[in-house]
Amino acid sequence: MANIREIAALAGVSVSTVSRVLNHHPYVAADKREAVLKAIHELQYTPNRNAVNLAIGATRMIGVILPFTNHPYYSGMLEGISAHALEHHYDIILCQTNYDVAEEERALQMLRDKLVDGIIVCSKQGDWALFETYASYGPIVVCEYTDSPYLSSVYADFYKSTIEAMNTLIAEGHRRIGYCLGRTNSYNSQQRLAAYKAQLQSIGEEVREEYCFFHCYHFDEGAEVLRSMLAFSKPPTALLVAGDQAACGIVIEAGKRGIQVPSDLSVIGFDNIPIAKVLELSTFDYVSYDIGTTAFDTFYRQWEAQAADSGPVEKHELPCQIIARSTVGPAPKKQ
Amino acid sequence: MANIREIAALAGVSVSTVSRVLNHHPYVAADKREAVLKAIHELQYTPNRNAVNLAIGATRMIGVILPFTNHPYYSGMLEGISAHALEHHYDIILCQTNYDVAEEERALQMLRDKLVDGIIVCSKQGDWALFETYASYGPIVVCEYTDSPYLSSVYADFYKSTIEAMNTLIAEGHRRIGYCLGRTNSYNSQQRLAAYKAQLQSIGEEVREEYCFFHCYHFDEGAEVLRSMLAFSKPPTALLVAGDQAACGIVIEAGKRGIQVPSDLSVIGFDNIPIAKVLELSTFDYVSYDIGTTAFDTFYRQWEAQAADSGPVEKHELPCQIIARSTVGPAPKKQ
DNA sequence: GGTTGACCTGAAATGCGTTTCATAGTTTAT
DNA sequence: ATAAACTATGAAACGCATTTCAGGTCAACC
Repeated sequence: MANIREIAALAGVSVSTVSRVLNHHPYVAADKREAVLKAIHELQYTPNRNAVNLAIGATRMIGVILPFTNHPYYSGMLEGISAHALEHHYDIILCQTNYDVAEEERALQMLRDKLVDGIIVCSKQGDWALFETYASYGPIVVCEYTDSPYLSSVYADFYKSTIEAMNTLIAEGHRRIGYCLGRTNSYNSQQRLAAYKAQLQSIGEEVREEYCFFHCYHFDEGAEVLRSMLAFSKPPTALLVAGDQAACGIVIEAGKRGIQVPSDLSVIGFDNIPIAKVLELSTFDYVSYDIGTTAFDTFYRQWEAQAADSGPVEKHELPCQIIARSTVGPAPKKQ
Repeated sequence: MANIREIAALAGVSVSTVSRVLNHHPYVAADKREAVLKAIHELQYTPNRNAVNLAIGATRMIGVILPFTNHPYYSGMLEGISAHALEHHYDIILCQTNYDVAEEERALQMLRDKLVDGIIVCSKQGDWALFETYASYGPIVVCEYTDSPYLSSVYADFYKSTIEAMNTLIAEGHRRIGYCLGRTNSYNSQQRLAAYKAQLQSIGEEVREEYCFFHCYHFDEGAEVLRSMLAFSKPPTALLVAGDQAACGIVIEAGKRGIQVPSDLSVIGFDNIPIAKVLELSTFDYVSYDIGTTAFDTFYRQWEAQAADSGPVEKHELPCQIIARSTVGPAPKKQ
């Protein structure tokens, strides 16, 4: 592989001139430019990206931290990030963590070690303090709410949307409402749970432990929830489900077990994944794609603005609309 | 940010000694090692990865070329690659192409430009020649069959599995069999189509254009296929579907339209995605995850073996087993 | 006693492109 | 006519870590 010095020698100019041609600087005479281009073509030269990165102190790469990709919530976000990264000629380094904090830290170190210009955190397990520690090395954008003054944040208001979902069900006369969530300890889950409890309280219903299901991510986990409900003497008449995959699992399993949706059981999902439409699932249009694009744009502004120091942190709340389809109906009369 | 020279100065040693400590070389006196470690700790030093990459001529990064991530086939593959990459301390650069050949080439250039040590191609649009051009710069592993002597290949025999699927349907008495595919021009699709036609011929059935549906990737595209079949005077009694997402869309839509599966219509999918289990879809266990892990391992062996030159290309055929569930049944009696 | 080999260390070269600075020839403005 | 402002170019420094090479010490073995 040829390097810039060989090009300079072949073209009969200095390396500075070659570099100028490469970077479209003005002040290069037409004939020398021609000579350089000819030499580049002859030797099939392309700059070594590592040398460029080292010299300019930037890589046009961004690290994306997420637990896994085989879930529409994250792959949607990734699509969004990817789309806007492409536009700005950025590449993505994927840091799949499986919610392992050590992996999260390893990803953050890439920022410190100059391997990436910034970090987007789709979901995390570690404390905010961990992420704040690395914020001085470059922009970090988190796809979750945080009031940290060091971290940018792009999020939807899950408290608000959960209230809305609950009110929708309550308006249909439901009182025995269950909730299916993913993790117990995330900020998002806690917000949702708080809203759930608040609205139950507002109609004078107590919170029943057995109506709250956790670790519901996938289709079969949703199906499992429905099966376990069969044993209840007083099963919920409505379920709020934090992810469409689990919600679809519930709806499909209900169909198999002869439970009519929505006349026996109402279901509201979250995410609006493609299959939700096919199954006519009522859900929330949490466009994870938009979260992704906004997160990238936020990073990019911060990066560009960091002329002297670091650009200002941004906070963006994205809307999250309910999509009424066919899985919500009035509560059954006799209970 | 401190650099290695500052560490050397603070510890009172040469940069070589610091480098030795950093890289766990033997032959460093205990007291000097201590001094270096102390200096590193004091100045919070970590090596600049770009400088390391430039010096050693490798990056421990691998480029993954795929059209999009929000499809279980690809996100599964990505999970597999990711898992084994993690084990070997490799990071992944995601090159999402949307089947744009220009983007594919941009990704390949990262190999030439020393940004990645190798490339895994999950699916591509460009000619093999394009990829072969870049093979001299490092290992390229393709998740698709190719006899190119320059490219490693990890694949399942789709011809064989399509034959098996056809025979399963034929054994149940089906004669009007339709096929839903993704792209028309990929090698995989062509193999499948060839097997489909061969088996139709073997039972003396002609190939009907209107029984072949293309661009079936997603749930709603599957639903659309079913809806369009409603207009047929003689609809197929069985469908082979190249992806589970489309197959699930078909099954769900059939349920809505009062078409019984499998008594009115048999369906065989492909991929064995999670929802296939919930819907009891008969399918093929094309474990894209395993393709991913095998692809990474293949890359890694080639990379390790390239001591002098480039390691030998490998070809791996992975098994692909049929999973009988509940969407295949005997052909309807009266037609 | 002398040779061999293991252990330890640093100067300098290397990987490669960017950028600053100094120099010099040309215009343009005054 | 002369200062000011461009245009053009190369040498050298810089970003930073790795690696080779040469030199030196010390113990062990013949």
